[in-house]
Amino acid sequence: MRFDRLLFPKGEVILAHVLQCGQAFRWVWNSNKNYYATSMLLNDSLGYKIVILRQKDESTIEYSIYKDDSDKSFDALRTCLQHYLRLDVSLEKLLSEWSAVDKNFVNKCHRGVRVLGQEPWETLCSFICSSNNNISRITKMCHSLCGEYGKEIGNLDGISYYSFPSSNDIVHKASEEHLRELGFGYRARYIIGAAKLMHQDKPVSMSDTEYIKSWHKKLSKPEIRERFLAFPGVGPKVADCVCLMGMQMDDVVPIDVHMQRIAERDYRFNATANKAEELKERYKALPLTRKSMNIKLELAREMFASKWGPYAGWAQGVIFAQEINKTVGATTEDMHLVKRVKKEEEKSSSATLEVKVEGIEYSNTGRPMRWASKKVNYNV
DNA sequence: ATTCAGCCTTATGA
DNA sequence: ATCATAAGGCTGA
Repeated sequence: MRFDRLLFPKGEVILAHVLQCGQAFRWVWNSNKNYYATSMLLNDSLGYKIVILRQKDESTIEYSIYKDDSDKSFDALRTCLQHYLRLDVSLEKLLSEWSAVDKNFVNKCHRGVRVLGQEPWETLCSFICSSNNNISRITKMCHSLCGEYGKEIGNLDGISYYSFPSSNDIVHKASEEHLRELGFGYRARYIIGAAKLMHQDKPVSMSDTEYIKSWHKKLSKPEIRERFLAFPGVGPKVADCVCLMGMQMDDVVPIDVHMQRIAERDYRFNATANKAEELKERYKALPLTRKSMNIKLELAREMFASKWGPYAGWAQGVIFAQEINKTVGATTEDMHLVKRVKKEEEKSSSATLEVKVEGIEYSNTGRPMRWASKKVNYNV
């Protein structure tokens, strides 16, 4: 089996961080053979292939294609991965820039956390599934979508991989009832509605991805956001996730409950009436497609964007990973340990401690399983 | 214009 | 055992 290498400066990419931080939901971790795999669209002529990634060291990733060693496919995959992992962007450089204006980046930032460049249609569907939901279940739902309505690409180590279904696939094969049976809950209606809207708007000659990406030629960035907001099940947070991870709009900062908390707690953010009025005026110039908006969240979003600059969305990824890695990815016993140690720390009042926490493997059944332990910093 | 209950389902903790 | 709550929100009243 052929493996080629991607080289980058130390710490630019850490697969365990990038692929498991809640932006991509279809990577399958094989703990026995130590690789990540997923189905990936290489290009129009080659179509979907099973792609295998493994971290060799801090500056090397090895990639492979299941049952395909051809130069043509490897060239295409290399191009794909360079875009998918956004290797044109230097994280180290960004970290030093953020450190200069924001002390929260000094000394305690997560390394190797990058924003991915994903397929917009897949990103849209994935994040419609993410509302009021957890990563384990979102993963399961994304795999269900592919398994039920996608095309089988192959079977590697006992796991079948499928293409991500197009809006056309979903419109013709899926139903709200079926999706509900698969465990989508109220999001079933959103997925069907989004696929229908997409199918009806899109020229038949274009793929979903081609069509969505073509918006860049005609629409401004705020207009693109509004365009996503027109889909059912898509509010500001979901739209921003798609803009950031599916459209390379690197300055967009999605605001969820965690970022809201961080804004108030770590950045002393509070919305002023002045800024609220100014923002509302600006939104009036847009063809608004949303029913309502929470102006406080919108202002926090802009505060972060102006503080962190053109790659503010990437900064959010780092800050977010630091925040949730305190709890997410940990098993019950580990969290008991964390709580116990935290109590001890409160008594002795020292600054930081390090706790070993188990990571989580997401199989294609969506069931979280344990994998090799990793160390995380736990800030008290 | 803004706020807020309700929504599907699963896992965890009391 | 059973129940409440939260999980990277959106919708409609």
